Amino acid sequence: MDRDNYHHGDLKRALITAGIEILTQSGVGGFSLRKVAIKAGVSHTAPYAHFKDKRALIAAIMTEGFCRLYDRMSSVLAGCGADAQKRLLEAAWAYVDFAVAEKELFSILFSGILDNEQDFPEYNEMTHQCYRLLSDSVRFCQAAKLLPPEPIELASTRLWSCLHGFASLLINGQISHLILEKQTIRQLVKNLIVPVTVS
Amino acid sequence: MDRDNYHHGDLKRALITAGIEILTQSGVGGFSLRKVAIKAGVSHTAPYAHFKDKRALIAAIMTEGFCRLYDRMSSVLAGCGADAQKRLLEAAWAYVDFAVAEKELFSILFSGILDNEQDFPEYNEMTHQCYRLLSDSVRFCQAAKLLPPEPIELASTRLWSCLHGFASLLINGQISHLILEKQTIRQLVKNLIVPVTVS
DNA sequence: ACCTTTATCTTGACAATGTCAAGATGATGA
DNA sequence: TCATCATCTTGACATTGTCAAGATAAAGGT
Repeated sequence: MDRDNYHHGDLKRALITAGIEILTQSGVGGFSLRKVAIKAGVSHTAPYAHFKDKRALIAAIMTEGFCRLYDRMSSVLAGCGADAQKRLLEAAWAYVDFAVAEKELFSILFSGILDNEQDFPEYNEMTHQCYRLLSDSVRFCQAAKLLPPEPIELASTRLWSCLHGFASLLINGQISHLILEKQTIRQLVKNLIVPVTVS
Repeated sequence: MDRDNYHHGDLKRALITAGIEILTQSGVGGFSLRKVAIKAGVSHTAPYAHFKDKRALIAAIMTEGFCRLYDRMSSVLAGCGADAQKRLLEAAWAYVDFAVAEKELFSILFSGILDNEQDFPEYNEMTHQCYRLLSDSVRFCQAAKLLPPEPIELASTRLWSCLHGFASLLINGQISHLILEKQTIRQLVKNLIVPVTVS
């Protein structure tokens, strides 16, 4: 206990960021509640004042992860103008780029560590916002007659599936036989999106 | 120790199947080396005679998982005749159907638990065989002029990404807003494949 | 100002787990 | 037959998630 104050100030947030740091450094395997607590400078049971259990902390970290993904995508979209095709491509690229840049964090988001995620409403809310960002881009393309007027959920699911699958395989090293420079990946994403969007 | 023989016979395989059983019953969270050992009827350190550590057992389980996926897909393909389009659709359907039917096992395969999977050559071999099954179907479609003669890796990666992403989102409950009956899913898969293959 | 309440944090404990070390068991082959 | 070696067991240890009990301090009413 080398802290000046007995109380921390904003331990909840400190635990989330400490957790993310540990994840990005040591990967999923090196993650433990106690290490997170130590990194945040508190005792090993301090987190229980803010999180019901380890699952709750992981849920918070995942929520933060989806939040960052959302921010990245929406900020890219904000600088995109009204070109529907471009908006779709840039959103897709932002998704994959985020997965590569924040590999460990992204891995967590879809690792299945957190089963029964419906227990955490904020988490659900955040994932739905991310989905809505993609589906809005699709809707926009449909409105611009760039996509046929099929049910929006169909086209959106198709897009998200492609994107997510590509990102997953990429960070899992399962398509490492392809050259993995940034420009190459961007080209792949374009190649991935086009047939989905102009079918 | 209620076993008749001191030696087990084929403990290695017994551990793999016991591990898979535990996974399908209790999920990833309920999985532990000791439980697997107990389920196989041996002491908690017996597995170390056959696997270097927990990671090695998980690698073996994942290899077995990919093996079953391969078997499922190739047996479906065997009863498909020479219709290239049908072969592609059925292979894709087999992939997704496997993911849903063996949810927990499939989850493991892409959960990222096993980092540095390149340490396990048999595992790598098996994943490549699965990939080859898909890419062969694509190649067959190209030969039948159902697909344009683009580089095979491009088209294959696109297909695999869609498939894998769809399956991942499905078992993660991230597209649960869509009705998830078998027929619905099959329709979704078809919808998913068509634009990828006839672009 | 004082006391009570409540949120926050610590110390200490326990069971479960992964892993190592040392020894027991029995199959294999010289 | 006996030595060797793979296989399996018992026992131990550090790490981990979690609970219980208590310490600390901030907030608020009197």
